[in-house]
Amino acid sequence: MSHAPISLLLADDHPVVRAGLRAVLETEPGLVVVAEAATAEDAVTRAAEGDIDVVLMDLRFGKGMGGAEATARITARPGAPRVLIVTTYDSDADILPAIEAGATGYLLKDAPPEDLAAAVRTAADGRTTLAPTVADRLMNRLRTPGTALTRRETEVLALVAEGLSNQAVGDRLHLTEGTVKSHLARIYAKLDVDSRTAAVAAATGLGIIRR
Amino acid sequence: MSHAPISLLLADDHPVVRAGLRAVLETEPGLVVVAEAATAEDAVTRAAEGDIDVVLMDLRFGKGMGGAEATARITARPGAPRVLIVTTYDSDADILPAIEAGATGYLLKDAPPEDLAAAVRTAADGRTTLAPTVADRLMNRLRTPGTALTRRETEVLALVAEGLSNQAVGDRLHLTEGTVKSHLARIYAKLDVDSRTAAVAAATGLGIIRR
DNA sequence: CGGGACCTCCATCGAAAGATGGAACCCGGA
DNA sequence: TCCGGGTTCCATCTTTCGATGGAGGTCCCG
Repeated sequence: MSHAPISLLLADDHPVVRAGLRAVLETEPGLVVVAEAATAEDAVTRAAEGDIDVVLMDLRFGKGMGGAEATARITARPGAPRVLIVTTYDSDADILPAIEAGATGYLLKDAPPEDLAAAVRTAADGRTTLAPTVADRLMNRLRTPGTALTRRETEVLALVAEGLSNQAVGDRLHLTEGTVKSHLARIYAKLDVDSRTAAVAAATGLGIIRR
Repeated sequence: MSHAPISLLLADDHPVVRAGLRAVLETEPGLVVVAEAATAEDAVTRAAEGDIDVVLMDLRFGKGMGGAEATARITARPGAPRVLIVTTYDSDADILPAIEAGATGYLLKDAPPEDLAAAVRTAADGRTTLAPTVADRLMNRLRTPGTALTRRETEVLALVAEGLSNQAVGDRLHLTEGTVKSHLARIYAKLDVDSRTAAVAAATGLGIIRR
């Protein structure tokens, strides 16, 4: 089954993490790191050049595009490589966009090296590996559909958490203030709270939005 | 000047990061990684056994003791090694306790390898290296002492962050709603914001309140 | 083809929250 | 002793929120 080695692209803005991934993965037979990218933009460019089987993608980069958007751009092309998310963040706000963008797997950086290598092989095969924490979150989301916030609601709440007024949120998302209020009313109902600050506190506790 | 190599202990709960630090530092002449620790407790124990010149310490570990406390325990002993913080977090709430605990330097994980090696040598020498972001924060804190919230103000803001209304905060602290408003008005002025959610966001970012 | 989510927008009304400009008290230090 | 910072309280006025109860639209799926 295993003939040609699996070619990897490491996309992470931390040199130390790239070196660590390289060190961990290159000791594995059949895995070869052929490129690194320090920005999401570079990752998209390099992935488009071909020759990559699996991209290990961080979600947050210091500047510019995020990992989720980069993932979407990479997977949009025909014959695109698989994208395996490797990050430290496990809130809904991070996980859902990444999965929607077409990520093949989602691992946390505290994963042991064996799991990492196994996940890379699974990803190269087109199958999914999820970190236990991530899997838990997704299961909870399926079990309690009433509580789950929709994509738009999460987006609104994230901006509210940054201290924006309804009007300001509307401007940012190109909505009327009334629409923002509608979303918030539904959010309050789902989270069983009755004010924006309470909603932010509840959502933070549930990991729906990131700290 | 440089005779014996500098012995290093890597304390980080991420295997990938430990591997990355090792890879980056061992290519440097005169630096030798002699031990690793995956928990803060282990780091304290290993540091006490001697033979370590510099500990590279992460601040947050999945479980148990944090990096700041571990730093305090390590530096408390006579003839203790230097502790260089290497982490991804740069909020006041992370920085200040670490420095108070006796850390010799504070770097962020996105630092280039050269800076890292240079900081290790500086630390071994007993001198301080601070990441630019960290230095900025400390300078700002010294320049604007008016920004500091009083004990009462912090208390009020913490309850607001939990989602309580002004009236509810007043009840909790045995104050009238008017008094709570007074405190909040002063808090807004100090943080340069104009709403409760913005104040919570700002204070969270500055590490004034926890979560 | 229908539901059924989801997203968008509307209007009105009462309730909080925020702005403003005070005032009084206590306490510790110059 | 007086001063300043912190804490508590007050009243008024404006703005923003939140509650309520719709309504029309898209899109996907059975």
